[in-house]
Amino acid sequence: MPEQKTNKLPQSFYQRPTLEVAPDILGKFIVYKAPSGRLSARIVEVEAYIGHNDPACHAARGMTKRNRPMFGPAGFTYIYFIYGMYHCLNFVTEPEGSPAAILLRAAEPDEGLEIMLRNSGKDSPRNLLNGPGKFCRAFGLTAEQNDLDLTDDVIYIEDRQEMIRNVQRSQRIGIKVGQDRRWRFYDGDSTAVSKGR
DNA sequence: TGAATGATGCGCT
DNA sequence: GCGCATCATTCAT
Repeated sequence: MPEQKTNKLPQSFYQRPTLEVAPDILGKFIVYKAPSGRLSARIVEVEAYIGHNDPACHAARGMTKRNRPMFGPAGFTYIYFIYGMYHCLNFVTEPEGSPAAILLRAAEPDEGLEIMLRNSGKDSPRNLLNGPGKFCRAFGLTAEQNDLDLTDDVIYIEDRQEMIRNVQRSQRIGIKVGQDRRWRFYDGDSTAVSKGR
């Protein structure tokens, strides 16, 4: 038997303080077994949204139908619809009852490039996954993949033992409140991070 | 290369 | 009705 080099992250990875999980996710691989085939990408940019005291967090004003997954156990997807045309993928963190999640903002294509290009209507991998809306469009993720268990076999994160040499940190992008918190983490050596404003 | 703007629909007040 | 964890396009420099 060859040595197992890729491992699906367990629930215990997600069920930790969000600001510990967020930088740890960089360099891991998001895998989605789509109906059209297996897709994967190397995560290079994320943002943390944490609970009642974070005004930018969807859960800041209590539980609603939309943000319910954030209040559930760690290790589930939270996908929401925004601006009338885009979806964004989050990973729920912290124990049940502590609403928090990590937004996937950018990644580098790995497996299934042709499917991603087709989903996005592009002919080049340039700027394919460098934004939360663009990532979900390329992966074909919608509300149907909301609240899925990341320890199941449909969508999960793999650890391929890759190190990030240059973890950077900044303000979060695209929000009007909570700018004092520098909860955006990204791979400073990657050219695939989002553009910001 | 950067600023401004329109697209587009749902959840929440 | 309003605002939104976005993006592609347009226009100005």
